[in-house]
Amino acid sequence: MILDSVGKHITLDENEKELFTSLLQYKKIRHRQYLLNEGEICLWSAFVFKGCLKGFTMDKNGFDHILSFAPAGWWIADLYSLISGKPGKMNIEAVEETDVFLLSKKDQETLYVRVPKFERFFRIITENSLVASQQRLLDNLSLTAEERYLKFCTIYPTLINQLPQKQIASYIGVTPEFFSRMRSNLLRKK
Amino acid sequence: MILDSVGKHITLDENEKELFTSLLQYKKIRHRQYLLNEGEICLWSAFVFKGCLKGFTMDKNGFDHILSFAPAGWWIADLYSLISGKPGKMNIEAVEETDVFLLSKKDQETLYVRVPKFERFFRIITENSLVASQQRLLDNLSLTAEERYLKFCTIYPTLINQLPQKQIASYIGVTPEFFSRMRSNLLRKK
DNA sequence: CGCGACGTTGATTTGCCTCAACGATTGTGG
DNA sequence: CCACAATCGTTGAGGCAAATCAACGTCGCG
Repeated sequence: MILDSVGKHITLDENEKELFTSLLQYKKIRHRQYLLNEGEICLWSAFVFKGCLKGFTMDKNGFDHILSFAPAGWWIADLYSLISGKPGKMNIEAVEETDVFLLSKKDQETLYVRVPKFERFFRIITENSLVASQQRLLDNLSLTAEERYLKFCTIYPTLINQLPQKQIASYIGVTPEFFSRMRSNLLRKK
Repeated sequence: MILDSVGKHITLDENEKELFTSLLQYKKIRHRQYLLNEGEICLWSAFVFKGCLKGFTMDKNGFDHILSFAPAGWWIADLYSLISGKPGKMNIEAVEETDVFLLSKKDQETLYVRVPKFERFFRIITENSLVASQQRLLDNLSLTAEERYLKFCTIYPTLINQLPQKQIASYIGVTPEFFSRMRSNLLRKK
């Protein structure tokens, strides 16, 4: 549940819990439905309760690049757009039937004022995301596609079998064709 | 000055300013001197007052990968190590004579308790870093080396002439040899 | 001066991409 | 419930961006 997730980093009393949950808006997103489209202004942060979302952008040649997967228990948003208030380039789409809680930017600001502990909570969440993002950047600079794939398997063991290969390929940064070859090479080795 | 930088995101009264500055430790780092070595536990965040630092890691083949430059006005740390308390893989080195203020992890926690506004400040700083890190990841997935170089030039115009080419090559993710060729191609074009 | 780091250039190799063709699977409307 | 389209995964042939390895000139600096 979402309060458990928050509870890992800050301690809330009953009133604070109630305030927090009262600001959340429940939403069900069907498979392949978009929660956010490129060009829109991102006005909320989404907590994935069940299912899985992906955040991706399209480059000038029409290719997708998946920036992040958000399985159950994770937050996702187009942070650039959320912070700047400008239209973003990110799409957020459900890779399966997904339930989320939305926290609007306005309510998030309210929360910061009324329960400053939430500044701490989101600082910690953001720090962890930054560490992960830097590590992934480093992996892209120093590992081969094969090594990145193996790492992906250890980080998201549950996603491997429920996700089309195409999307894993996009995440690790290779074409679906190359990904297919790479995978059959790995299978042959073992 | 460092208080101007903080003042862009939060408003402090005189006592708070004094508390904050009293926790900072001034340090001068000479060219090529290390502020942090791979394998050490990172116990502080550093604010660059003058000069420039770089954060980099070495891969298993002995190649450097520059994760970030920190010119004047920027913060730098091995966030992974700082958060987890474990030894990190990052090196932080001065690319020229540099003056920094160090804020120890312990004092940073003190600051969070005594002046909760600093939670907000570091949340915002971290959010901005995350946006930048994600954008760079995206650039590495979707742009050619040449495009990344041109982008680097617009983002760090001042660094281009004061940094060895080797280091720019490392930042954008190519070998020094390829970088040299690429640059002479660009010059020929114009 | 002489050493070590840097930048350049050439020849060759390689990891990954592109384009194209083809089955297998999934989904959809009639 | 079937027919057909769309998407997905696989495989082959060929191409290109960038890496590798090596040689050489240059510069800053102890």
